[in-house]
Amino acid sequence: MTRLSFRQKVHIAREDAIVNTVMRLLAEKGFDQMTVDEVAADVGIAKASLYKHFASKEALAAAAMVQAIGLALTQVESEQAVAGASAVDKLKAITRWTLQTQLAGAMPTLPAENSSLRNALIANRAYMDRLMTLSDELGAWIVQAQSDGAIERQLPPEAVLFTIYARACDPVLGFLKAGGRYSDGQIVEWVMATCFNGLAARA
Amino acid sequence: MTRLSFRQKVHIAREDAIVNTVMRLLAEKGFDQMTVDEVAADVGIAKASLYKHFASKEALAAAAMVQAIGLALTQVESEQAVAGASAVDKLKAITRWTLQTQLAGAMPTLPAENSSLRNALIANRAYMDRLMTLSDELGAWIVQAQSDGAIERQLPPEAVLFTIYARACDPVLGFLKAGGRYSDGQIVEWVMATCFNGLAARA
DNA sequence: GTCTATAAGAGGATAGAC
DNA sequence: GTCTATCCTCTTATAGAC
Repeated sequence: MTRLSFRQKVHIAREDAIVNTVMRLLAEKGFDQMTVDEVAADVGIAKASLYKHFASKEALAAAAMVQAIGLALTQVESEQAVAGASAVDKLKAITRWTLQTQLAGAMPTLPAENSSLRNALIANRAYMDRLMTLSDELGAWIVQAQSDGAIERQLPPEAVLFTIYARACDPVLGFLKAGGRYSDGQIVEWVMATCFNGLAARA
Repeated sequence: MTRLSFRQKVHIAREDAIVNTVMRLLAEKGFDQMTVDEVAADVGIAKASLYKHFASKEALAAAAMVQAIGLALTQVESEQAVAGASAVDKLKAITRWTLQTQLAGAMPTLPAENSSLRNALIANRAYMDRLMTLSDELGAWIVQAQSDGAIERQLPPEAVLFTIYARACDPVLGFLKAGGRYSDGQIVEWVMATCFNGLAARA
């Protein structure tokens, strides 16, 4: 760990502020509807200054997505540390965290097939590396949980992985919240139940 | 049924062609990334002519969404007609149809909270009317299936409804298809299984 | 690195002839 | 109703002074 000058610290702090703003705006409006002007205004600097930190709108969003995956990885680490938790317990915990984060408006939307972000992200080494790290960690839990008989063995592990990833952009949360009749906690538990137990009644 | 002049028939046929193109492009790229120029080029008429038929890009998309719900309603009717099908059978059938349609690239993406389409659609009487009709029909099936003990009774019917609606934009289909290793039919069955049976193994 | 000002271009919508 | 040509706004990105 090299020592940083005061100037460098300020620089990093500013970039963190930018990335956090972008993460929130991405969650709120999505990539297409988020404008660079808006980001600059929110951070409180001129747009041209933003472009000194990040080369393009895509780079801005990629940095936010890298940060988002970083948060997920931190969450994974903290669940690894829980003693006595089974693999499926950990999968449920990370899924619940994902739902809570999305409901709190802090989860930048995953890039769908058609997203303009998608190509930029696929070309981004840092993003892809972290995404693969995350997938490997979750993949190990999934295989373990299937071997435990806790997760359906018929499903290919990647189908399970994608299903959990998809919770990050599940519109059901927003639909239920829009009704205004249920607490966030209640909504999360219902979506957790449909995800792991399914819509059909268990015998 | 009033008789239509040849001219009127041509007019309607053209609007149908436009709506079908928009439905496909909406499914492919989403509202923001679909351009009016593109729609016009695809239909084979000038952009200005397009605006003689529809007042705005939003109106264009709304017409496509109305059409999409119309297709779903047609599907619902045809399932109503199946003798001996239980309520949950019908729910599964409409869900499977939704997944197949999305996988075939013919399902315009549902408007998320943040979509620019959302406000236009909420203000669109035809769309809201049809959406409510569809919701009523599916809602009746859901209540029946819960009373049959086939769908989990703990879940509020609207949570079940939204979960089924959300299959229209489930990214898991695209993720699995992108891998290229599975047939469409296989993918649909896995998503059906996770939707109705959940990720957890059934005892 | 920050700012103001502006270039460059995409895309929604319209004018006006036919 | 269809076309060509154009308008105009919004947005990304950069020039150039400090």
